[in-house]
Amino acid sequence: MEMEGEVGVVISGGFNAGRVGVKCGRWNPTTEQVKVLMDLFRAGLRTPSTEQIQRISNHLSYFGKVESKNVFYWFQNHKARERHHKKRRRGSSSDEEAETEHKFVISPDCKREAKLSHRSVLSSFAKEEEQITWPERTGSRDIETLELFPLKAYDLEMEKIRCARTTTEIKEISFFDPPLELRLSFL
Amino acid sequence: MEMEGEVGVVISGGFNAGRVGVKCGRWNPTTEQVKVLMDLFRAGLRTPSTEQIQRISNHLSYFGKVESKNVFYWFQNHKARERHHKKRRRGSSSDEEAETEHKFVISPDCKREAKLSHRSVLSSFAKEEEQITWPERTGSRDIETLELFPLKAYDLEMEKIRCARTTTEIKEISFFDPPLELRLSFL
DNA sequence: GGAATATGAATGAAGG
DNA sequence: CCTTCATTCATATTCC
Repeated sequence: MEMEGEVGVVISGGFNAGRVGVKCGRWNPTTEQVKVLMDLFRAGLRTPSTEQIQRISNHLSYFGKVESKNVFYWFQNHKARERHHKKRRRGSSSDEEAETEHKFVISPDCKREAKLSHRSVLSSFAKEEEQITWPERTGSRDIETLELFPLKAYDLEMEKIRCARTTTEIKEISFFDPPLELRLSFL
Repeated sequence: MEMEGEVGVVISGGFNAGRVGVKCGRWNPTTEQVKVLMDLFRAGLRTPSTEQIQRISNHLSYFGKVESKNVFYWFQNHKARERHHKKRRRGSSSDEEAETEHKFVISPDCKREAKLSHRSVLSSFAKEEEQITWPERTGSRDIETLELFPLKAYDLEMEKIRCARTTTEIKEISFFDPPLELRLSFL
């Protein structure tokens, strides 16, 4: 059951299904590989560095085919899903999966949960031509009224864009009506 | 185990047909949009300026809903991930670590000679083949000298970063009218 | 076997 | 620019 390997080139029909591109059989970790990864995760490793990924991948390759990206994705997914599952728990904030974080000094992952949704950079990017509702993840703790003025030149530049598009949309943007044909001379 | 090979999700037919992301949570580029963006990228465009972003966005809007920030992010991500093509090929045969340690190969207590501040995490893996499906090579028209005229503050900011690593590759193609015809014969 | 679930893979979006 | 988070898709596995 652990001899997975390439199951063949299965090009699914999802040509446009967003993030297509899975053309090969995906990596299926063996039990030993999963065990190692689990141990590392339980040890507190969340976002391994490049060298760590290399080492882990190297080590896991002993048990079967594996690439660095697999290790990377594994940690990303595992962390994200562990967190997502935690939301189902009730109170008890003391709940911590990696309580053995100090067992192995792998990497001092500073847990900075300061998720300040400062969209100051791209706040002016919106408003193309219709009401764009920002996909708010939180919806409550995000206060957009905090940024009262652009602080960086970047923002100033973006402001210009917004101004130009909202006021006079008759710039020399497009001379030709956009036909089906693609003429990349609009640059 | 008996994979059908075809998941039945045949969504061929125009724009984001079959697109399940109706939630509109985030932008999901259509095939045509991706094609345009990819062609531009392949043509050498790496960091479009604000005007470029505007025009590209405006052009892409014909194929579907798109905002300027989407174009901006797309180039950022694509460029960054294209760069992560570092070969993670690693000879695991001559690895003493893979044989001596089966538990933790990270660094239990003494193996840390160089501590990277866990900044580079995603720079070790790479896709097997990034060449997705773009059949039109158009003769590898890699026009690196496609960079735009860095006149804006945003470009200047980017220029500062770019200047630190590469030589000043500033060049102005035209200041009067943006000719920059990318004859991408993919029509 | 098909639905439900688990999980690898991809990428948009954002922070710094 | 680099790093990380979030969301989604696709597929392997499990359950019924």
